[in-house]
Amino acid sequence: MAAIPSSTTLLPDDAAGLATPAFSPLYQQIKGLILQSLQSGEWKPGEAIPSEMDLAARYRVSQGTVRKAIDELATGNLVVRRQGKGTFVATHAEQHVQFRFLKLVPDSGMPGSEGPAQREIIDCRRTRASAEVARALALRSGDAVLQARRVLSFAGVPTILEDLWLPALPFKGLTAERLASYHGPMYALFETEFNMRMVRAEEKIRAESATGGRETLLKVAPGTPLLSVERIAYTYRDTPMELRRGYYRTDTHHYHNTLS
Amino acid sequence: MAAIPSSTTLLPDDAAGLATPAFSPLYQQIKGLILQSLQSGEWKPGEAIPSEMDLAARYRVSQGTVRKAIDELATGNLVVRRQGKGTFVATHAEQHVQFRFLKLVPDSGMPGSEGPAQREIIDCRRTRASAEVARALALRSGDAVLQARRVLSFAGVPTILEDLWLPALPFKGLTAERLASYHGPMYALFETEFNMRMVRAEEKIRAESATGGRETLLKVAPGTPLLSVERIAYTYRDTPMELRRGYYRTDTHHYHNTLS
DNA sequence: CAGTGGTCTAGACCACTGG
DNA sequence: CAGTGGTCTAGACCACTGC
Repeated sequence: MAAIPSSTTLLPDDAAGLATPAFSPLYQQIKGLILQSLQSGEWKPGEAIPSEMDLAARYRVSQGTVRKAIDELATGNLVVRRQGKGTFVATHAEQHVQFRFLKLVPDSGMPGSEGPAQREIIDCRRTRASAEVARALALRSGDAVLQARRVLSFAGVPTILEDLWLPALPFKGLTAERLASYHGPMYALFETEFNMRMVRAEEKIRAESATGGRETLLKVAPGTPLLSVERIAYTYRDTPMELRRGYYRTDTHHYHNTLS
Repeated sequence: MAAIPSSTTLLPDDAAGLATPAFSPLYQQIKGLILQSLQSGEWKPGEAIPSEMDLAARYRVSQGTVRKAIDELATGNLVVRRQGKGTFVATHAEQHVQFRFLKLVPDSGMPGSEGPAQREIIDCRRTRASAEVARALALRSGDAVLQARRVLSFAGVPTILEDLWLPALPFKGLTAERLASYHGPMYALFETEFNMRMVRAEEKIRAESATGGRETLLKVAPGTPLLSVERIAYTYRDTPMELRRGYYRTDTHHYHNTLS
């Protein structure tokens, strides 16, 4: 790494050969290398990665440079620092980050204060991607996908109905039984069983009336307003890996968001 | 500043005299001092703050320490760095941050691609805080507040209906005329006229049916599902300064959110 | 006590902006 | 060209964890 002057980049020039400086600081390159190791599974979720000193030696840079690379990974929640202990690969399986991607919280009380969510798998089958699903998951129409539907209940009250689509290839072997028998966050199962980590997601939120059988599953009157939440979740390198359509009851819960 | 050993803190001990270390690193103290200057209006929105070198000299610390303090302020969007030019106090008045706190975007096209929003003030009057408003704004019930109602339209279509409450004291002199005659983001007016900068906000989102006259103002059928967005906006030091209740049509727009 | 992340410094040099 | 933010280094020391 010391052999690479900081004013150059590892990336090839533009195809057109244009003068695109594309200056990439050393710490960004280090970040990329660490990202590669995360992606390849060299360090697994929950495990510690090498110390800053070790990484500095490995890449032949100063501790400060490694530190800045890790800073960015920590900001993106890819990695968690713990003073005196080390830096750990982030995971969805830990207690205090159980609902990292679930922004629906009870109107009174803290997130999770109602006790654990009850998860009920309604359906899970292999099918083919519609044009819409294909676009969301960067597949081709007709490619094999897994489709599932489930209901989440809090304190016995059905609150969330979700349909989700996954590309079949990376999730080969996922069945309704496997899903139903796993008690815990779905993303934690993805990590342990398929080495697939959801790292970032985009959501589009609308208000819709409960129709088409959703009113029955959520046990609300037909026409009740529901929050419609469409999510595309990404793994490393911004690869889309899941499309999810959720319908949230908001009579006792609300979607919470912080702006800054 | 050099006189303050890094292992101590400027804050007084706990009232109980308990051994709460409350170790505060130097750069946090510097951050606090810069924050004070921002709050006092020593540097105004849009202006440049002193260079890192100048601030380092002023506080008698190294450039790196000032840098880390500014890093955090920049992360919180309180300040914007521009390489080669300087560091500037963030503002809601700039083109590319016009809608910093508005997460409603058109289903197709970029945010703002529909041209400027039309703002229509329906009402603005002085009143007294209900228990609920008082709680949100950290006032006492009955304290004087300003209440306003407006409709935002995009491409001529009424899309957002908002009721908002402001503490009367900091916004002394705000009238319906002043609001109506100002074309631009409301938060920009707050900055220039009242030296009040909204820095952070929390939103609670629900799905509700259009009733109570809201269907008329938004020109939708009664019972149409709307997104209900309750926002509390904070200025420096986490002081609540605005309560806002918005009702968003989501037939051609959606609330966009990024999770990470 | 050793090992980890966290802070702070001083100095060198780079990239970008504008006169 | 000078001034700004941005990167990188080497070294010292502090705070926290666990053996």
